[in-house]
Amino acid sequence: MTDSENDSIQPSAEIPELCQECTARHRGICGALRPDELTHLNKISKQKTFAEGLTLMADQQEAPFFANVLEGVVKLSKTLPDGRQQIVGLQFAPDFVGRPFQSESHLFVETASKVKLCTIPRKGFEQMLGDIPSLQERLFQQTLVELDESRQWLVALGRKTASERVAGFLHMIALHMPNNKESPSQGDKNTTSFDLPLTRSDMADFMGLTIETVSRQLSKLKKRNIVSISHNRRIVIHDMELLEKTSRE
Amino acid sequence: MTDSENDSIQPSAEIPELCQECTARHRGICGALRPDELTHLNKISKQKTFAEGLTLMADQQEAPFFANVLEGVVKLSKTLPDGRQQIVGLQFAPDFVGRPFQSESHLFVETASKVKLCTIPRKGFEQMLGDIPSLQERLFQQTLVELDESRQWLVALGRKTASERVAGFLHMIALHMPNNKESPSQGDKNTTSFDLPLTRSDMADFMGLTIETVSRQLSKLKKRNIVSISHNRRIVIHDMELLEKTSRE
DNA sequence: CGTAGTTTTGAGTTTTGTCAATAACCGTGG
DNA sequence: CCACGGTTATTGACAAAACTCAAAACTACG
Repeated sequence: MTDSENDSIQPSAEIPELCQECTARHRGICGALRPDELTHLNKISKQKTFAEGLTLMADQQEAPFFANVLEGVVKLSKTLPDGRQQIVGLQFAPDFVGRPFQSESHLFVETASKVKLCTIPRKGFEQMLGDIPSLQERLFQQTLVELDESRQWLVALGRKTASERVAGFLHMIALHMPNNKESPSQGDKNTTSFDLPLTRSDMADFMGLTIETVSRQLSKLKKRNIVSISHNRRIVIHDMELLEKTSRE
Repeated sequence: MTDSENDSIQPSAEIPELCQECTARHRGICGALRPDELTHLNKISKQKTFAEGLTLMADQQEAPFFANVLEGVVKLSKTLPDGRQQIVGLQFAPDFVGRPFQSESHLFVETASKVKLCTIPRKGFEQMLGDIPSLQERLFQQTLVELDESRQWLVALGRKTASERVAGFLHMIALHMPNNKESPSQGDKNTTSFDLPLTRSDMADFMGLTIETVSRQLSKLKKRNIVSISHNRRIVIHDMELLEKTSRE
Protein backbone atom coordinates (compact mmCIF):
# COMPACT_ATOMS: atom_id res chain seq x y z
CA MET A 1 0.00 0.00 0.00
CA THR A 2 2.52 2.60 1.10
CA ASP A 3 5.29 0.65 -0.58
CA SER A 4 5.98 3.11 -3.32
CA GLU A 5 6.18 6.39 -1.46
CA ASN A 6 9.95 6.71 -1.57
CA ASP A 7 10.34 5.57 -5.13
CA SER A 8 11.38 8.60 -7.09
CA ILE A 9 12.67 10.79 -4.34
CA GLN A 10 15.77 9.08 -2.94
CA PRO A 11 15.93 5.63 -4.39
CA SER A 12 19.15 4.64 -2.75
CA ALA A 13 19.44 6.24 0.66
CA GLU A 14 16.27 5.90 2.69
CA ILE A 15 15.01 2.79 4.34
CA PRO A 16 11.44 1.95 3.33
CA GLU A 17 8.90 2.85 5.98
CA LEU A 18 7.50 -0.65 6.22
CA CYS A 19 10.94 -2.08 6.90
CA GLN A 20 11.78 0.36 9.68
CA GLU A 21 10.20 -1.68 12.42
CA CYS A 22 10.46 -5.05 10.79
CA THR A 23 11.76 -8.04 12.75
CA ALA A 24 13.60 -9.21 9.64
CA ARG A 25 15.29 -5.85 9.21
CA HIS A 26 18.21 -6.54 11.51
CA ARG A 27 18.33 -10.17 12.50
CA GLY A 28 16.73 -11.48 9.29
CA ILE A 29 18.14 -11.62 5.81
CA CYS A 30 17.26 -7.98 5.14
CA GLY A 31 20.10 -7.03 7.45
CA ALA A 32 22.45 -8.04 4.65
CA LEU A 33 21.10 -5.37 2.31
CA ARG A 34 22.12 -1.77 1.63
CA PRO A 35 19.33 0.83 1.76
CA ASP A 36 18.87 0.87 -2.02
CA GLU A 37 18.78 -2.91 -2.17
CA LEU A 38 16.29 -2.96 0.68
CA THR A 39 14.15 -0.49 -1.20
CA HIS A 40 14.14 -2.76 -4.20
CA LEU A 41 13.26 -5.78 -2.12
CA ASN A 42 10.52 -3.81 -0.44
CA LYS A 43 9.10 -2.91 -3.82
CA ILE A 44 8.76 -6.51 -4.97
CA SER A 45 7.75 -8.00 -1.60
CA LYS A 46 4.41 -7.93 0.08
CA GLN A 47 3.20 -8.53 3.60
CA LYS A 48 0.46 -11.10 3.95
CA THR A 49 -1.35 -12.65 6.85
CA PHE A 50 -2.39 -16.31 6.92
CA ALA A 51 -4.75 -18.17 9.21
CA GLU A 52 -3.69 -21.22 11.21
CA GLY A 53 -3.64 -24.54 9.40
CA LEU A 54 -2.99 -23.38 5.85
CA THR A 55 -0.63 -25.03 3.41
CA LEU A 56 1.84 -22.51 2.00
CA MET A 57 3.77 -24.93 -0.17
CA ALA A 58 3.01 -28.55 -0.86
CA ASP A 59 5.37 -31.45 -1.42
CA GLN A 60 6.58 -31.75 -5.03
CA GLN A 61 4.97 -28.46 -5.97
CA GLU A 62 6.66 -25.41 -7.38
CA ALA A 63 6.96 -22.99 -4.51
CA PRO A 64 5.66 -19.65 -5.79
CA PHE A 65 7.47 -17.45 -3.30
CA PHE A 66 10.07 -17.02 -0.63
CA ALA A 67 9.22 -15.27 2.60
CA ASN A 68 10.39 -13.85 5.87
CA VAL A 69 8.37 -14.90 8.88
CA LEU A 70 7.26 -11.75 10.69
CA GLU A 71 4.87 -13.25 13.23
CA GLY A 72 3.67 -16.70 14.18
CA VAL A 73 5.11 -20.12 13.50
CA VAL A 74 5.57 -21.99 10.23
CA LYS A 75 6.03 -25.75 10.28
CA LEU A 76 8.00 -27.83 7.78
CA SER A 77 6.89 -31.43 7.62
CA LYS A 78 7.30 -34.69 5.77
CA THR A 79 4.74 -37.42 5.35
CA LEU A 80 5.19 -41.14 4.80
CA PRO A 81 2.98 -43.02 2.33
CA ASP A 82 0.94 -44.53 5.16
CA GLY A 83 0.21 -41.17 6.73
CA ARG A 84 2.80 -40.98 9.46
CA GLN A 85 4.03 -37.44 9.75
CA GLN A 86 7.15 -35.77 11.08
CA ILE A 87 7.69 -32.07 11.53
CA VAL A 88 11.31 -31.44 10.51
CA GLY A 89 11.53 -27.77 11.32
CA LEU A 90 9.74 -24.83 12.89
CA GLN A 91 10.35 -21.30 11.68
CA PHE A 92 9.86 -18.26 13.85
CA ALA A 93 10.37 -14.57 13.11
CA PRO A 94 12.66 -13.50 11.54
CA ASP A 95 13.43 -16.78 9.80
CA PHE A 96 13.50 -17.16 6.06
CA VAL A 97 11.21 -19.68 4.35
CA GLY A 98 11.97 -21.28 1.01
CA ARG A 99 14.74 -23.15 -0.67
CA PRO A 100 16.96 -21.40 -3.21
CA PHE A 101 18.40 -23.21 -6.27
CA GLN A 102 15.49 -25.58 -6.50
CA SER A 103 12.03 -24.70 -7.57
CA GLU A 104 10.17 -27.53 -5.98
CA SER A 105 10.07 -28.16 -2.31
CA HIS A 106 10.07 -31.66 -0.93
CA LEU A 107 8.41 -30.51 2.19
CA PHE A 108 5.03 -29.41 3.29
CA VAL A 109 5.17 -25.86 4.54
CA GLU A 110 2.16 -24.99 6.69
CA THR A 111 1.09 -22.34 9.15
CA ALA A 112 1.12 -23.76 12.67
CA SER A 113 -0.49 -20.62 14.04
CA LYS A 114 -1.76 -17.39 12.57
CA VAL A 115 1.23 -16.16 10.56
CA LYS A 116 2.38 -12.88 9.06
CA LEU A 117 4.85 -13.21 6.19
CA CYS A 118 6.77 -10.83 4.01
CA THR A 119 6.50 -12.72 0.72
CA ILE A 120 8.94 -12.31 -2.14
CA PRO A 121 8.26 -13.63 -5.65
CA ARG A 122 10.58 -16.45 -6.65
CA LYS A 123 12.06 -14.83 -9.74
CA GLY A 124 12.79 -11.46 -8.24
CA PHE A 125 14.48 -12.96 -5.24
CA GLU A 126 16.66 -15.31 -7.24
CA GLN A 127 17.80 -12.34 -9.27
CA MET A 128 18.81 -10.48 -6.12
CA LEU A 129 20.53 -13.56 -4.79
CA GLY A 130 22.71 -13.68 -7.89
CA ASP A 131 23.49 -9.96 -7.76
CA ILE A 132 24.14 -9.46 -4.07
CA PRO A 133 26.87 -11.66 -2.57
CA SER A 134 26.19 -10.44 0.97
CA LEU A 135 22.59 -11.64 0.66
CA GLN A 136 23.71 -15.07 -0.43
CA GLU A 137 26.20 -15.21 2.40
CA ARG A 138 23.53 -14.29 4.93
CA LEU A 139 21.23 -16.96 3.60
CA PHE A 140 24.09 -19.46 3.66
CA GLN A 141 24.70 -18.63 7.29
CA GLN A 142 21.06 -19.06 8.17
CA THR A 143 21.09 -22.42 6.39
CA LEU A 144 24.03 -23.49 8.51
CA VAL A 145 22.10 -22.52 11.63
CA GLU A 146 19.12 -24.56 10.42
CA LEU A 147 21.43 -27.50 9.82
CA ASP A 148 22.75 -27.18 13.38
CA GLU A 149 19.21 -27.07 14.75
CA SER A 150 18.19 -30.04 12.67
CA ARG A 151 21.15 -32.05 13.95
CA GLN A 152 20.42 -30.99 17.50
CA TRP A 153 16.89 -32.30 17.16
CA LEU A 154 18.24 -35.48 15.60
CA VAL A 155 19.92 -36.18 18.93
CA ALA A 156 16.62 -35.66 20.72
CA LEU A 157 14.73 -38.04 18.44
CA GLY A 158 17.45 -40.66 18.38
CA ARG A 159 18.58 -40.65 21.98
CA LYS A 160 16.28 -38.75 24.31
CA THR A 161 13.29 -40.03 26.26
CA ALA A 162 9.78 -38.64 25.89
CA SER A 163 10.23 -36.67 29.10
CA GLU A 164 13.44 -35.04 27.88
CA ARG A 165 11.96 -34.23 24.49
CA VAL A 166 8.89 -32.53 25.91
CA ALA A 167 10.93 -30.48 28.37
CA GLY A 168 13.36 -29.51 25.63
CA PHE A 169 10.54 -28.58 23.32
CA LEU A 170 8.90 -26.29 25.87
CA HIS A 171 12.24 -24.72 26.61
CA MET A 172 12.93 -24.07 22.95
CA ILE A 173 9.48 -22.60 22.38
CA ALA A 174 9.84 -20.41 25.47
CA LEU A 175 12.97 -18.89 23.97
CA HIS A 176 11.23 -18.11 20.70
CA MET A 177 7.86 -16.81 21.77
CA PRO A 178 7.02 -13.23 22.63
CA ASN A 179 7.24 -13.50 26.38
CA ASN A 180 4.07 -12.23 28.07
CA LYS A 181 5.49 -11.89 31.50
CA GLU A 182 2.83 -11.10 34.05
CA SER A 183 4.68 -11.68 37.29
CA PRO A 184 5.72 -8.58 39.25
CA SER A 185 9.34 -9.72 39.41
CA GLN A 186 10.21 -8.58 35.91
CA GLY A 187 13.84 -9.51 35.92
CA ASP A 188 13.18 -13.11 36.89
CA LYS A 189 14.60 -15.16 34.09
CA ASN A 190 13.57 -18.36 35.76
CA THR A 191 9.87 -17.94 35.03
CA THR A 192 8.08 -17.22 31.75
CA SER A 193 4.69 -17.57 30.19
CA PHE A 194 3.43 -17.81 26.64
CA ASP A 195 0.78 -19.35 24.44
CA LEU A 196 1.72 -22.59 22.76
CA PRO A 197 1.70 -22.03 19.00
CA LEU A 198 1.12 -25.73 18.29
CA THR A 199 -1.63 -28.25 18.93
CA ARG A 200 -0.83 -31.44 20.83
CA SER A 201 -0.92 -33.22 17.51
CA ASP A 202 1.72 -30.92 16.03
CA MET A 203 3.81 -31.24 19.16
CA ALA A 204 3.64 -35.01 18.85
CA ASP A 205 4.59 -34.84 15.16
CA PHE A 206 7.54 -32.65 16.01
CA MET A 207 8.77 -34.81 18.86
CA GLY A 208 8.23 -38.20 17.21
CA LEU A 209 5.67 -39.22 19.85
CA THR A 210 1.92 -39.76 20.11
CA ILE A 211 -0.39 -37.11 21.49
CA GLU A 212 -1.12 -39.33 24.49
CA THR A 213 2.54 -39.55 25.42
CA VAL A 214 2.93 -35.78 25.01
CA SER A 215 -0.08 -35.23 27.23
CA ARG A 216 1.20 -37.59 29.91
CA GLN A 217 4.58 -35.90 29.97
CA LEU A 218 2.98 -32.48 30.28
CA SER A 219 0.97 -33.79 33.21
CA LYS A 220 4.13 -34.99 34.87
CA LEU A 221 5.71 -31.54 34.49
CA LYS A 222 2.59 -30.07 36.08
CA LYS A 223 2.79 -32.48 39.02
CA ARG A 224 6.42 -31.53 39.54
CA ASN A 225 5.34 -27.87 39.59
CA ILE A 226 7.68 -27.00 36.76
CA VAL A 227 4.85 -25.68 34.55
CA SER A 228 1.19 -24.76 34.74
CA ILE A 229 -1.17 -25.15 31.83
CA SER A 230 -4.56 -23.56 31.40
CA HIS A 231 -6.97 -23.54 28.48
CA ASN A 232 -4.76 -26.13 26.76
CA ARG A 233 -2.48 -23.53 25.20
CA ARG A 234 -1.54 -21.14 27.99
CA ILE A 235 1.78 -22.15 29.52
CA VAL A 236 3.46 -20.75 32.61
CA ILE A 237 6.95 -22.04 33.26
CA HIS A 238 7.78 -21.69 36.93
CA ASP A 239 11.30 -22.97 36.73
CA MET A 240 13.15 -22.57 33.46
CA GLU A 241 16.33 -23.90 34.95
CA LEU A 242 14.74 -27.11 36.11
CA LEU A 243 12.95 -27.42 32.76
CA GLU A 244 16.22 -27.09 30.94
CA LYS A 245 17.83 -29.59 33.26
CA THR A 246 15.00 -32.03 32.64
CA SER A 247 15.60 -31.74 28.92
CA ARG A 248 19.23 -32.72 29.30
CA GLU A 249 18.96 -35.92 31.28
CA MET B 1 55.01 -34.65 -2.79
CA THR B 2 54.49 -33.80 -6.45
CA ASP B 3 52.31 -30.86 -5.50
CA SER B 4 54.61 -28.17 -6.75
CA GLU B 5 55.58 -29.47 -10.17
CA ASN B 6 53.36 -27.11 -12.13
CA ASP B 7 54.10 -24.08 -10.05
CA SER B 8 56.16 -21.80 -12.18
CA ILE B 9 55.33 -23.10 -15.61
CA GLN B 10 51.69 -22.23 -16.22
CA PRO B 11 50.19 -21.10 -12.99
CA SER B 12 46.77 -20.37 -14.35
CA ALA B 13 45.88 -22.80 -17.08
CA GLU B 14 46.73 -26.38 -16.25
CA ILE B 15 44.90 -28.58 -13.83
CA PRO B 16 47.19 -29.91 -11.12
CA GLU B 17 48.18 -33.50 -11.65
CA LEU B 18 46.90 -34.66 -8.29
CA CYS B 19 43.48 -33.20 -9.02
CA GLN B 20 43.10 -34.88 -12.40
CA GLU B 21 41.67 -38.07 -11.09
CA CYS B 22 40.23 -36.72 -7.89
CA THR B 23 36.69 -37.61 -6.84
CA ALA B 24 36.22 -34.06 -5.59
CA ARG B 25 37.31 -32.60 -8.89
CA HIS B 26 33.92 -32.75 -10.57
CA ARG B 27 31.23 -33.60 -8.08
CA GLY B 28 32.94 -32.00 -5.09
CA ILE B 29 33.57 -28.37 -4.33
CA CYS B 30 36.63 -28.25 -6.59
CA GLY B 31 34.26 -28.39 -9.52
CA ALA B 32 33.39 -24.78 -8.76
CA LEU B 33 36.95 -23.61 -9.42
CA ARG B 34 38.74 -22.36 -12.51
CA PRO B 35 42.07 -24.02 -13.36
CA ASP B 36 44.13 -21.23 -11.77
CA GLU B 37 42.01 -21.32 -8.64
CA LEU B 38 42.31 -25.05 -8.49
CA THR B 39 46.06 -24.73 -8.79
CA HIS B 40 46.10 -22.39 -5.85
CA LEU B 41 43.91 -24.68 -3.77
CA ASN B 42 46.11 -27.59 -4.72
CA LYS B 43 49.14 -25.66 -3.51
CA ILE B 44 47.74 -25.07 -0.03
CA SER B 45 45.98 -28.41 0.36
CA LYS B 46 47.44 -31.76 1.24
CA GLN B 47 46.27 -35.34 0.95
CA LYS B 48 46.37 -37.32 4.15
CA THR B 49 45.29 -40.78 5.16
CA PHE B 50 43.77 -41.56 8.54
CA ALA B 51 43.16 -44.86 10.28
CA GLU B 52 39.74 -45.93 11.49
CA GLY B 53 38.56 -44.55 14.80
CA LEU B 54 40.47 -41.27 14.90
CA THR B 55 39.05 -37.95 16.04
CA LEU B 56 39.57 -35.28 13.40
CA MET B 57 37.87 -32.46 15.25
CA ALA B 58 36.50 -32.47 18.76
CA ASP B 59 33.48 -30.70 20.19
CA GLN B 60 34.20 -27.09 21.24
CA GLN B 61 37.64 -27.21 19.70
CA GLU B 62 39.00 -24.98 17.02
CA ALA B 63 38.92 -27.02 13.85
CA PRO B 64 42.34 -26.68 12.25
CA PHE B 65 41.31 -27.53 8.72
CA PHE B 66 38.62 -28.14 6.16
CA ALA B 67 38.73 -31.18 3.93
CA ASN B 68 37.30 -33.08 1.05
CA VAL B 69 36.60 -36.72 1.68
CA LEU B 70 38.37 -38.73 -1.01
CA GLU B 71 37.89 -42.23 0.36
CA GLY B 72 36.18 -43.81 3.32
CA VAL B 73 33.51 -42.54 5.66
CA VAL B 74 33.61 -39.69 8.17
CA LYS B 75 31.06 -39.58 10.96
CA LEU B 76 29.69 -36.47 12.64
CA SER B 77 28.36 -37.10 16.11
CA LYS B 78 27.02 -35.46 19.22
CA THR B 79 27.27 -36.72 22.76
CA LEU B 80 25.02 -36.12 25.76
CA PRO B 81 26.53 -35.49 29.20
CA ASP B 82 25.66 -39.02 30.32
CA GLY B 83 27.41 -40.62 27.38
CA ARG B 84 24.54 -41.29 25.02
CA GLN B 85 25.69 -40.69 21.49
CA GLN B 86 24.00 -39.86 18.21
CA ILE B 87 25.63 -39.80 14.81
CA VAL B 88 24.09 -36.82 13.01
CA GLY B 89 25.75 -37.23 9.65
CA LEU B 90 27.94 -39.45 7.52
CA GLN B 91 30.19 -38.02 4.85
CA PHE B 92 31.34 -39.95 1.83
CA ALA B 93 33.55 -38.93 -1.09
CA PRO B 94 33.41 -36.28 -2.41
CA ASP B 95 31.74 -34.53 0.53
CA PHE B 96 33.20 -31.48 2.18
CA VAL B 97 33.99 -31.55 5.90
CA GLY B 98 34.06 -28.48 8.08
CA ARG B 99 31.91 -25.53 8.94
CA PRO B 100 32.69 -22.13 7.45
CA PHE B 101 32.07 -18.89 9.39
CA GLN B 102 32.69 -20.49 12.72
CA SER B 103 35.97 -21.64 14.03
CA GLU B 104 34.75 -24.13 16.58
CA SER B 105 32.76 -27.16 15.73
CA HIS B 106 29.88 -28.35 17.92
CA LEU B 107 30.38 -31.81 16.67
CA PHE B 108 32.77 -34.64 16.95
CA VAL B 109 34.22 -35.49 13.58
CA GLU B 110 35.73 -38.95 13.47
CA THR B 111 36.87 -41.47 10.94
CA ALA B 112 34.39 -44.33 10.75
CA SER B 113 36.67 -46.29 8.46
CA LYS B 114 40.10 -45.76 7.00
CA VAL B 115 39.79 -42.35 5.37
CA LYS B 116 41.68 -40.34 2.77
CA LEU B 117 41.19 -36.59 2.96
CA CYS B 118 42.35 -33.61 0.98
CA THR B 119 42.91 -31.20 3.84
CA ILE B 120 42.87 -27.44 3.46
CA PRO B 121 44.14 -25.05 6.16
CA ARG B 122 41.39 -22.98 7.75
CA LYS B 123 42.81 -19.57 6.91
CA GLY B 124 43.64 -20.23 3.30
CA PHE B 125 40.26 -21.70 2.58
CA GLU B 126 38.34 -18.86 4.21
CA GLN B 127 40.30 -16.48 2.06
CA MET B 128 39.30 -18.36 -1.08
CA LEU B 129 35.72 -18.51 0.10
CA GLY B 130 35.64 -14.74 0.33
CA ASP B 131 37.29 -14.24 -3.05
CA ILE B 132 35.45 -16.82 -5.13
CA PRO B 133 31.66 -16.47 -5.19
CA SER B 134 31.20 -19.68 -7.18
CA LEU B 135 32.98 -21.60 -4.44
CA GLN B 136 30.71 -20.17 -1.80
CA GLU B 137 27.68 -20.97 -3.88
CA ARG B 138 28.83 -24.56 -4.33
CA LEU B 139 29.34 -24.94 -0.63
CA PHE B 140 25.96 -23.37 0.03
CA GLN B 141 24.36 -25.90 -2.28
CA GLN B 142 26.09 -28.77 -0.58
CA THR B 143 24.91 -27.44 2.77
CA LEU B 144 21.34 -27.42 1.47
CA VAL B 145 21.73 -31.05 0.44
CA GLU B 146 23.04 -31.91 3.88
CA LEU B 147 20.07 -30.14 5.41
CA ASP B 148 17.75 -32.22 3.22
CA GLU B 149 19.50 -35.41 4.26
CA SER B 150 19.38 -34.45 7.90
CA ARG B 151 15.64 -33.80 7.69
CA GLN B 152 15.11 -37.04 5.85
CA TRP B 153 16.80 -38.91 8.66
CA LEU B 154 14.74 -36.94 11.17
CA VAL B 155 11.69 -38.66 9.72
CA ALA B 156 13.34 -42.03 10.18
CA LEU B 157 14.25 -41.38 13.81
CA GLY B 158 10.92 -39.80 14.67
CA ARG B 159 8.52 -42.05 12.82
CA LYS B 160 10.10 -45.22 11.49
CA THR B 161 10.42 -48.60 13.19
CA ALA B 162 13.72 -50.34 13.85
CA SER B 163 13.09 -52.59 10.86
CA GLU B 164 12.50 -49.66 8.52
CA ARG B 165 15.54 -47.79 9.78
CA VAL B 166 17.92 -50.70 9.32
CA ALA B 167 16.65 -51.42 5.82
CA GLY B 168 16.87 -47.74 4.93
CA PHE B 169 20.36 -47.51 6.32
CA LEU B 170 21.62 -50.47 4.30
CA HIS B 171 20.00 -49.06 1.22
CA MET B 172 21.63 -45.67 1.74
CA ILE B 173 25.04 -47.21 2.35
CA ALA B 174 24.68 -49.42 -0.71
CA LEU B 175 24.20 -46.31 -2.84
CA HIS B 176 27.35 -44.69 -1.46
CA MET B 177 29.83 -47.52 -1.37
CA PRO B 178 32.11 -48.61 -4.16
CA ASN B 179 30.07 -51.50 -5.43
CA ASN B 180 32.13 -54.69 -5.59
CA LYS B 181 29.81 -56.63 -7.78
CA GLU B 182 30.83 -60.21 -8.15
CA SER B 183 27.77 -61.77 -9.71
CA PRO B 184 27.99 -62.65 -13.40
CA SER B 185 24.86 -60.68 -14.22
CA GLN B 186 26.61 -57.32 -14.21
CA GLY B 187 23.69 -55.20 -15.18
CA ASP B 188 21.50 -56.49 -12.36
CA LYS B 189 20.63 -53.46 -10.34
CA ASN B 190 18.65 -55.50 -7.89
CA THR B 191 21.69 -57.06 -6.26
CA THR B 192 24.80 -55.42 -4.79
CA SER B 193 27.56 -56.16 -2.37
CA PHE B 194 29.89 -54.05 -0.29
CA ASP B 195 31.76 -53.87 2.98
CA LEU B 196 30.01 -52.05 5.77
CA PRO B 197 32.09 -49.04 6.72
CA LEU B 198 30.61 -48.92 10.24
CA THR B 199 30.64 -51.15 13.29
CA ARG B 200 27.34 -52.32 14.81
CA SER B 201 27.88 -49.75 17.50
CA ASP B 202 28.17 -46.91 14.99
CA MET B 203 25.15 -48.22 13.11
CA ALA B 204 23.17 -48.17 16.35
CA ASP B 205 24.35 -44.64 17.13
CA PHE B 206 23.31 -43.50 13.69
CA MET B 207 19.89 -45.14 13.81
CA GLY B 208 19.02 -44.24 17.39
CA LEU B 209 18.88 -47.91 18.40
CA THR B 210 20.92 -50.36 20.47
CA ILE B 211 23.40 -52.76 18.91
CA GLU B 212 21.18 -55.66 19.96
CA THR B 213 18.20 -54.26 18.08
CA VAL B 214 20.36 -53.60 15.02
CA SER B 215 21.63 -57.15 15.16
CA ARG B 216 18.14 -58.62 15.50
CA GLN B 217 16.89 -56.61 12.54
CA LEU B 218 19.85 -57.70 10.42
CA SER B 219 19.07 -61.30 11.33
CA LYS B 220 15.47 -60.83 10.22
CA LEU B 221 16.66 -59.48 6.86
CA LYS B 222 18.86 -62.57 6.52
CA LYS B 223 15.93 -64.87 7.31
CA ARG B 224 13.86 -63.13 4.66
CA ASN B 225 16.72 -63.68 2.19
CA ILE B 226 16.99 -60.00 1.44
CA VAL B 227 20.64 -59.84 2.49
CA SER B 228 23.53 -62.14 3.37
CA ILE B 229 26.21 -61.19 5.84
CA SER B 230 29.60 -62.78 6.29
CA HIS B 231 32.57 -61.84 8.43
CA ASN B 232 30.39 -59.20 10.17
CA ARG B 233 31.10 -56.55 7.57
CA ARG B 234 30.59 -58.16 4.18
CA ILE B 235 27.08 -57.47 2.91
CA VAL B 236 25.38 -58.94 -0.12
CA ILE B 237 22.02 -57.45 -0.94
CA HIS B 238 19.98 -59.93 -2.94
CA ASP B 239 16.96 -57.74 -3.48
CA MET B 240 17.50 -54.00 -3.43
CA GLU B 241 13.92 -53.37 -4.40
CA LEU B 242 12.53 -55.33 -1.49
CA LEU B 243 15.07 -53.70 0.82
CA GLU B 244 13.96 -50.29 -0.30
CA LYS B 245 10.34 -51.28 0.12
CA THR B 246 11.06 -52.52 3.63
CA SER B 247 12.57 -49.15 4.47
CA ARG B 248 9.43 -47.33 3.44
CA GLU B 249 6.81 -49.16 5.44
C1' DC C 1 -26.59 -25.11 28.50
C1' DG C 2 -25.31 -28.23 24.74
C1' DT C 3 -22.46 -29.89 21.32
C1' DA C 4 -18.22 -30.72 18.69
C1' DG C 5 -13.61 -30.96 19.02
C1' DT C 6 -9.54 -31.46 21.75
C1' DT C 7 -7.05 -33.16 25.61
C1' DT C 8 -6.38 -36.16 29.49
C1' DT C 9 -6.47 -40.47 31.80
C1' DG C 10 -6.74 -45.56 32.16
C1' DA C 11 -5.88 -50.46 30.85
C1' DG C 12 -3.58 -53.57 28.10
C1' DT C 13 -0.27 -54.57 24.20
C1' DT C 14 3.84 -54.00 21.41
C1' DT C 15 8.32 -52.54 20.57
C1' DT C 16 12.60 -51.72 21.98
C1' DG C 17 16.00 -51.67 25.72
C1' DT C 18 18.81 -54.18 29.39
C1' DC C 19 21.54 -57.69 31.08
C1' DA C 20 23.78 -61.97 30.50
C1' DA C 21 25.41 -65.81 28.03
C1' DT C 22 27.04 -67.72 23.72
C1' DA C 23 29.05 -67.49 19.20
C1' DA C 24 31.82 -65.59 15.49
C1' DC C 25 35.73 -63.08 13.99
C1' DC C 26 40.59 -61.27 13.91
C1' DG C 27 45.19 -61.06 14.78
C1' DT C 28 49.12 -63.11 16.87
C1' DG C 29 52.42 -66.43 17.72
C1' DG C 30 53.60 -71.09 18.20
C1' DC D 1 48.12 -74.09 9.74
C1' DC D 2 46.09 -74.10 14.04
C1' DA D 3 45.33 -72.60 18.82
C1' DC D 4 44.55 -68.80 21.78
C1' DG D 5 42.80 -64.42 23.66
C1' DG D 6 40.53 -60.27 22.96
C1' DT D 7 37.08 -58.04 20.63
C1' DT D 8 32.73 -57.77 18.26
C1' DA D 9 28.33 -59.63 17.16
C1' DT D 10 24.25 -62.60 18.05
C1' DT D 11 20.72 -64.65 20.76
C1' DG D 12 17.66 -65.27 24.77
C1' DA D 13 14.91 -63.89 28.82
C1' DC D 14 13.03 -60.26 31.02
C1' DA D 15 11.90 -55.20 31.96
C1' DA D 16 10.74 -50.66 30.68
C1' DA D 17 9.11 -47.19 27.60
C1' DA D 18 5.98 -45.81 24.50
C1' DC D 19 1.89 -47.06 21.66
C1' DT D 20 -3.13 -48.37 20.96
C1' DC D 21 -7.75 -48.26 21.96
C1' DA D 22 -11.41 -46.58 24.74
C1' DA D 23 -13.59 -43.62 27.92
C1' DA D 24 -13.91 -39.42 30.57
C1' DA D 25 -12.88 -34.46 31.15
C1' DC D 26 -12.18 -30.15 29.45
C1' DT D 27 -12.68 -26.11 26.21
C1' DA D 28 -14.63 -23.15 22.81
C1' DC D 29 -18.50 -21.43 20.87
C1' DG D 30 -23.04 -20.94 19.45
